[in-house]
Amino acid sequence: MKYSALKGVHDILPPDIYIWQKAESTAKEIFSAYGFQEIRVPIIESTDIFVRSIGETTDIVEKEMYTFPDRADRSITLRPEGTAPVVRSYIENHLYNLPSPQKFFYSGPMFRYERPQKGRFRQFYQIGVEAFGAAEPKLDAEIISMLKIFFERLQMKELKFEVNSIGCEKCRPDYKKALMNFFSSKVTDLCPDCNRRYINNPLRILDCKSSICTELRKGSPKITDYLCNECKSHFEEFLSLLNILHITYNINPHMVRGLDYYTRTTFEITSEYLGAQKTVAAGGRYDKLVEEFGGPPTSAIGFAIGMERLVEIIKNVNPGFCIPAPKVFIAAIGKKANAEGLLIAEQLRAKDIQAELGYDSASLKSQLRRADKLGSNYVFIIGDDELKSGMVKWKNLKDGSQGEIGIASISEFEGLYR
RNA sequence: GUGAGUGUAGCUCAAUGGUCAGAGCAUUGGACUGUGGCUCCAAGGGUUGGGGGUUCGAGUCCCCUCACUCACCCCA
Repeated sequence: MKYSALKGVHDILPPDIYIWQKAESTAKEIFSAYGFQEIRVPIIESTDIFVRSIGETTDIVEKEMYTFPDRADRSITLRPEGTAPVVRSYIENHLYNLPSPQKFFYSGPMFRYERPQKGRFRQFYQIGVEAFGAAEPKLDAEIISMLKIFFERLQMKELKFEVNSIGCEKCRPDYKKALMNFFSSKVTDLCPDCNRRYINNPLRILDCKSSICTELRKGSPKITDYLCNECKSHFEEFLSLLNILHITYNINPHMVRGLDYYTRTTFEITSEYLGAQKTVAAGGRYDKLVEEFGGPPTSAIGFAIGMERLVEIIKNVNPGFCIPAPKVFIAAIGKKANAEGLLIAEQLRAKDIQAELGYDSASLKSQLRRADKLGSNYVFIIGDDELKSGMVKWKNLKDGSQGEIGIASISEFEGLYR
């Protein structure tokens, strides 16, 4: 094989592509019903946009970005996530002058230079939403509900909703201090990774998978006990609204987000159908980011759905999901009949009926075989006899019934409209 | 970046170091001249990932390399 796709990138082919299209159209429908409007932002941005928002010491920025100099030696980065470009756009286009809240959704490829594994790729697709200018927990709950309805519409099952609050710049330092205090006597027993985390980001010790650390963190202080009054009432209101909306969730005080900009509400939706990378959607509030980017103080919240992971789940819970089949297959024998068949197909297609033709003067047998494999509902058969009589034979491939219909009235054939 | 596993036909997989590397599925054709699915028959399809070594003999053993997969890390 001379050429192959680069590591961690992939082609999306039929039949999978139909799942993608369905997921994308469903997202557009449902998010629109919630007042989210589509926004399209560039795939390349100035590198510092991501460094500022995601955080200088995060793995994404330190070792996973596709960063390169352009011809004028500016540092350019292929977007590793969608929030930063949308925030940049929100500020640059003065969208904060429009009535609040402003709600957007986006979809498209993201790029991270990682070792690929199940559910993780170097080019991967996300559908995400961002809402600016509403601090109320009502919006947080609404967004979770929207996600739930989106997943239900795609007939997805057995998803776990996990929520947490990671506080704000007022209360999180206190919690961090308490946490470091708790672990200070045990640092040397923690796994090597957690020794590093203790210095860089002690919150990360909370979701370490090592059995040693799982044991050692028993009885560790919970973030939810350290929230300031404002964060606490925000979280409680959020939870009570989830209850009112009949959303089943799990409070996971160990859930931490990997990007620096999150505040208060965070959430993750996971599925057992995925591998180790089991998060299919995640997000949270980022009430300080717009201001840090040079915009006016603006609360915001958003999430992103991992498309490859979403599609993987759908394939597991619902194999054979919405694969379209031609309504009618036209089998023609002979040159004149083939021309007539082409005309008939064009008439039907003009009425948005999917019509497929046989090619390469294949035998009637092989044309029928192909019609069957494509899953066609009906076959029209045209040969010399039919041309002479002006009547075309039709056959229902699902039940085997047959009949005749005049060539002129084919587009009124009732089987095509069932 | 680290670790483990796997590379044989389009796909899923066989083949004790020993004949010409096989099977199922898929594809194409035939049985059935103009009627699909089921059945039967046949055909096409391979640099055994690549390179080197050991051996009378390597798909099989050794080394190097590449690719893929899974996991760690991290994240959607």
